[in-house]
Amino acid sequence: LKTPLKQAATSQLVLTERQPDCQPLTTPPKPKETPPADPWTPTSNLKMLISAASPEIRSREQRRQLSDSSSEVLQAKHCLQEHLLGDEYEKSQPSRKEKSLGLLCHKFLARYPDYPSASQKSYICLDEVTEELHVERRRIYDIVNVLESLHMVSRLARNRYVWHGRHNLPQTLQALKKVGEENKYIQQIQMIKKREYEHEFDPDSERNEEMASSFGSSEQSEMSFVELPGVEFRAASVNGRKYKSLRVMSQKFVMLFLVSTPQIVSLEVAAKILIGEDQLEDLDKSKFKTKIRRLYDIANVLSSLKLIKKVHVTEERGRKPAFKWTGPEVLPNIQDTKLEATSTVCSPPISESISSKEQCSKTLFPSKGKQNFTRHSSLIKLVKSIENDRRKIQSAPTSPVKISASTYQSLPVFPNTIAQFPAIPKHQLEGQSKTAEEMQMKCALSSPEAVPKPEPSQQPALSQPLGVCPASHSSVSPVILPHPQSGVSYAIYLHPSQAPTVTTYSPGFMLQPLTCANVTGVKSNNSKVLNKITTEEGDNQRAMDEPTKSLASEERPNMKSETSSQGCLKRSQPLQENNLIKRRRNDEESLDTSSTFFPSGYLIPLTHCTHGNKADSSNKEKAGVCSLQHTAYSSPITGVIPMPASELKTVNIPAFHITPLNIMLSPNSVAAAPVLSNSCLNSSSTSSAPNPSSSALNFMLQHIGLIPAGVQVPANPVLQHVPVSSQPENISHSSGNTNLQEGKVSKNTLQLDHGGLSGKYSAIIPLQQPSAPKEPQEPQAVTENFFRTPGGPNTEPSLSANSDGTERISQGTLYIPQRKLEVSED
DNA sequence: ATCTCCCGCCATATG
DNA sequence: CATATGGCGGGAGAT
Repeated sequence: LKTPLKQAATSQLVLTERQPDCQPLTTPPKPKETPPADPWTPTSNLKMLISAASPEIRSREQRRQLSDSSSEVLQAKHCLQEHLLGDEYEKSQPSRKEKSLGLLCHKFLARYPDYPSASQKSYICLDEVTEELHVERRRIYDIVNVLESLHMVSRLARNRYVWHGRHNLPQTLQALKKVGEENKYIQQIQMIKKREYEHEFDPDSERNEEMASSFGSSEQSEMSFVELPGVEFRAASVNGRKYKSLRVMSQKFVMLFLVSTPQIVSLEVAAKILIGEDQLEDLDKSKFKTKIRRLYDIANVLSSLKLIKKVHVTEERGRKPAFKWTGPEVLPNIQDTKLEATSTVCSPPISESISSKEQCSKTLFPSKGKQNFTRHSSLIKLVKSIENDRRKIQSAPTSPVKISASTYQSLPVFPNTIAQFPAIPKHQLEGQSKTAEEMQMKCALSSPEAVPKPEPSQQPALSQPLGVCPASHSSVSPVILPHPQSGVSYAIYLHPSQAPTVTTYSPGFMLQPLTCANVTGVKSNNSKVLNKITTEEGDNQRAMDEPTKSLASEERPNMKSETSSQGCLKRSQPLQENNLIKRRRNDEESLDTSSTFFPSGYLIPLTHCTHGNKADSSNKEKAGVCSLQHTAYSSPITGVIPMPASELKTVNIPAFHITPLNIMLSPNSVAAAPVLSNSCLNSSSTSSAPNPSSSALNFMLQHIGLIPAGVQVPANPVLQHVPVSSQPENISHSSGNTNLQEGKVSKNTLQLDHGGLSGKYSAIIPLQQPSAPKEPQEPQAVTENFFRTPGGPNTEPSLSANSDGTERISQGTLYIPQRKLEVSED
């Protein structure tokens, strides 16, 4: 009972407290006083803590504190001891660390239960807190503000807040994620990275200018606050204006995590996005700095909440501070209609005449009317850039812009009022505080699961929250593939077991390296994959991240000479693609089973697939317009769809031959490809409610379509002919045989065997390691091999092709890029 | 030197 | 008007 507490108390509380006490009094802390007596001195706080929390909670809290802040605490402790023992000569200064916001936040949080029961409704009196914690008021505001942004507390009145604990977290995060998606943060991130890359690569090309201008700051610069039904901002006034950054900034910051694929966000990127990001580089030097400072503040409290943790991303340009999301995964918004009704996006009132409530939600995401739409600056800019790109490259019959626009309109609308709040679905409510204490338990165990989501054919045994795609263990994980030419990104949802394969093969990889290179999509793409493969949380672990340069020029004969020229690259692609596609088609038709590639993901034009435009997409699919519209690819199950792993595994997707050297397809060839007209298609599109089988089907279909798209066919990705004969329903759940997982990886060959639809396809992917482990990695940095399986040692792929040696394969071979970018923990 | 980020001035909002 | 809030950025400790 006391042991743990003591620990915590002694280590941090003691230190921190003592100092403040003395300082104000001008009495320099006396070494003698502090050291010995201290163990209990902090008792006051301790008592507070104890009284504040129920025994159960208390112990949990203690435990938790011990475990996660242990390092921190210990460190501090050590410092302290050091100080006390070592430099007696000097008043043991609390050392900056001991005053850190993070520590303070821990103390603050310790005072309240994570999941307060209805009965223990606790209020927070700032005066008390400041006094007890011995901090300046200002600091408390920092903490409270971000807690507020997560709806863990809400303000009642001056000096008064209510503590909600983490009950609202699931909803909040979900809402944030959604908003983040709508904000197109993914694209923005891509943009930034891309720009970044181009910058260093080609500092003064005009291209940069364009890029810069094309990138939209969008409404993000506008203030907006995402609210939850039960937690509206009290004091309309507060809601009213000024709540400028912190709160909002915090939300946006979180959004970035929820939205980005490897859930890692570097401060730099975050800052840029959070700033309007319109101004040119140098102008905001100062602004940028400030932003970073703020982000650190926010990050500190988020860290205390254990929602994120600090990591370092090592890129070619050095080590950058970043944070990784470690909080609960957010459920996919499969049923977000309901959720939508529960969250509100608020923007600062523009004109007094309009009620703030009305303003809420209207501003940020206009739902109706093109005029509104037009106002969406980010979109506009995005569109602009896309068009530009397009024009430059190749004109396409259909402008994705338009499509995205229209689609956009169909996006879920936010309610203008909170009136709908009562409409909160029961299951969602469950996780809420009001409902009760039983839930408390549940929540305590794992927030994500606290909010049960009716899953079609969910398997009871699933231990992981579905739909949540924790980098390390989800069944489906998104990967972003930038569409270099259009500026549109696509997401591929991969199954862990297949991830490596896909990544390797991913067209993005093949092409991107030269254009956006590792900086952009490729980066995240790979990282994602790595993410899963890698262990994490270890001491030497490392999250993974960006692949190094995907394919070095040396590795790719064809491109060799053009490595540095984008233009050339682009131009040359089509040709290669053309050839490829032809071959491919032939192969497909002949159903060559030997050396086929098993694509393992499906593409989703993120631009408009933010989420379920069910009707929209399905209709289009039905109409068979797929060939002309990106939208067609967004299936009902678009987004992160929780799908039992088995489903994915078993889906037998028509294989494509992989010809490493020419994975590129030309728009033309693609277009020429037979449009998918399978019966399957219809069936799948018809059902708006994704059921396992349809999901699988969709998955497959998208996958197919994905290839061309990912390949950067600028124009219209088309569904290709699908050599699938069986019905979706036939998908067998048989196996879960992902070779990777089962360690079936044979030597240098990766075999993918799928019993799906036809059960006759299998893919054998020869693995190869990058020719030379270039770039001496930082000692600390861990370079991981792509195919490194969780359990076993790295596979040492060899170039020698494989078994059935398809010429193609042997000729090219897939390269497994070494990661250049890693994430390391501190 | 760079990364972190504490401190507290001071403009605003609130009551 | 007195306070409560909370931008903001200097500048110093940590690495």
